[in-house]
This record gives sequence, C-alpha cells and structure tokens, in this order.
Amino acid sequence: MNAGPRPKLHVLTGCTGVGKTEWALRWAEENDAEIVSCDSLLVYRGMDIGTAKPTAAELARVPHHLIDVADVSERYDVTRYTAAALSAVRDILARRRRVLVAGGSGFYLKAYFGAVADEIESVPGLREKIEARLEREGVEALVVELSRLNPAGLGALDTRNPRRVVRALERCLATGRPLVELASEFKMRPGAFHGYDVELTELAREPVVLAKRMEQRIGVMLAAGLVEEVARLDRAGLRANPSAACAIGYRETLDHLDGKLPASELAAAILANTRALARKQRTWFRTQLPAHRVIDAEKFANAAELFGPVS
RNA sequence: GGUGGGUUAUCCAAGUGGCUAAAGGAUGUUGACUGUAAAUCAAUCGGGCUCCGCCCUUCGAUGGUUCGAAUCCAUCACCCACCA
Repeated sequence: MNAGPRPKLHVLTGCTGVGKTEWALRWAEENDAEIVSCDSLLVYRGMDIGTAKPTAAELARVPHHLIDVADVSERYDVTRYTAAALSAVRDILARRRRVLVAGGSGFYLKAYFGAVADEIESVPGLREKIEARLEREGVEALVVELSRLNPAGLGALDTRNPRRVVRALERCLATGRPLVELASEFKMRPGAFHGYDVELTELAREPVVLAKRMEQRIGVMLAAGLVEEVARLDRAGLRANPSAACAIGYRETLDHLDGKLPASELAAAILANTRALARKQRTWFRTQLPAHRVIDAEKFANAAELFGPVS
C-alpha cells in the first residue's frame, strides 16, 4: 500500500456549549484547514437556532462539510455520516488542505477511532416486523426468540434495552448467524479512518461556568425565534424523524406547541435536558474515546495550543 | 372573625397506628453502548459505617395518647378555598 506517513486528522470535541465553534474556526483559519462537522443534528437543514449551528457569517469564514446535508424528515445515521465524512476528508486532503473535525456527537466521533457499525444489509421490512412484534409481545418475547437462535449465549447484549434487542434480532435473522460470532467478527473490523493518524482534543469548562453559558445561550435561542423555527419544521415533517424531533430544544418546544408545557417553563426544561446531555457527553468522551488531551477553554487564548505543534 | 382543605425527603406526589428511611414520578449522580445516539437502557438516589448487615436523623413546630405515630389528640405557625 502507500508507504508515506499516514495523513493527519485533527479532531476537536467538547460537550454542548463549551465553545467549540469559535475555536475551531480560529484554528482552521490559522492552519489552512477545512472543517468537517461531527454533529448528528447539524446535518439537518433548517435546524439552526436550537442546534446553535454556526451562522452564515461563521460558515463563510472556513469551508464546512456535513452541515445542512439532509432534510428534517429524512433519516440520518452513523453509517451515512461515516461514509460522507470519509469522502469529505479525502477531498480536503486531495486539495492539500488540513482537516479539522469538530463536534460533540459521541457515537459519530467514535467512527474516527474504530468500527462503529457493521455492514449487514438490512432485509426490507424485517425491522418493521420485529418492531411490530416488540409492540405486541414485549422485549421478553424477542429475547426468548434470540436465545433460541443463539444456543451459545447472547454475549454482552443488554436484554432490557428494546432498541438493542431489536437490532440484535435483526442481525441474526438477516444473516442466520449467532450473535457472539457476529460480535467477535465486528471486533476485528478496522474503522473507516484506520489509515489516518487522528489527534483528539477535548475542550472543557467547569460545570458551573458551563451551566451559566447554557442558560444564556437558551435565552438567546428563544429570543432568536426558536419557537417559530420549531413550528416551521413541524410543518415540514419534523415529527416524522424521531432523532430530529427528540433533539433538545426541539422536543420541549414541540411539547410547548402541543400545549403540554407552558411558555414559562420552556427555558428551564431545555436547560435541564442540556445539562443532562453535557454530562452524558463527558462520560462518553472519557469512556468511549481514546485517551486524549483535555483543555480548559477558560485557561488558554491561542488556537495553536489546541493540538500539538503542526508540522 | 367563621367553616373546610392543606403543610411528607432536592421538587411533584402516595401513604390515616406496627411489615416505613417512607410507593410513584421528575431532577441529580454513576455507568452501558455495532447503523434513531441531543437516542435507548441500567444502577443509585436522607446521613454515616467494619455496607448482603448495623447505627443515626427525618414526614410544618411543640406537647400529649400508645408497647409502638408520618399516621390519633391539643396548641401554635404558614398556605388555599368558601362564608362574613
């Protein structure tokens, strides 16, 4: 294969509201880089205010990828993301520019460090059939079925998590092979970016400081017309897409539009869920991503310090 | 001023004499994670310990009845409703 040094990828992450956007822009400007977003919701057109998507002015400062590439009613997932990101990365490098991956979607981020989904073709209609059965008979029935198909055991499957059980059964039925076998095979899979040298930095802030920033940001979002944005997206089919409709800021606003949440409680509800998200992100970064440098955003002032010296 | 209703742990809210540190929910905390991932799921959630058990402090306040009270009685405080 090619003998030269592996191409380098810089990845900047951090939980929601730490201030990734501005630092990413600065670093990209100083290092002749383009930004590949790593965010499961910025991919959707029209989800702007509630996702704190970079503004038009910010997007104009540096070329961005993987933002506004799907309709809210359209389904997006890690597999799609990974393929699109890989091709964006190749294009950027072919242009002899650097790549800065920026974003806080943990699962998507993991794609840069290893395999994140297998390539088992989904059989048309199978998933729906399993989900219908889940609805009728409950998870237990699916677990029984799975156990029947897997005399060697279910491995590390979380049998109480309906979503996982459905996927596991889907994989078994689609391939006719046992879970443990599929799992060990999966472990062997190289990630989509295995040929790259990936450097990861996490931007962090004290929880108290972060909470204050979140609160301010939510106020700004509401003033900027979050409710109107959500109402507009609702008409465009937002609810048909569970992942977009469940986005923080959006789900609470939908509840509000449905009369289930008074306007006076909207900001507080969004804040609580945002904090919960940040906590989950921290856990993910710590436990699911490789050891990496963590930088306190309050304590440095130079984008060059984000990563090791760029050669 | 009168009558009735209420005051339970971070919040909401069950519980009307022992099986109650006290149901349930939310929040919080910790964690899991192969294609919905800002999702889904789990554990924990008064305090302390030598932590499959033990000790301490809780159910507005004080005092009482009882072998035993968040649960019964009295007084006080605050809140709500209706009547003056």
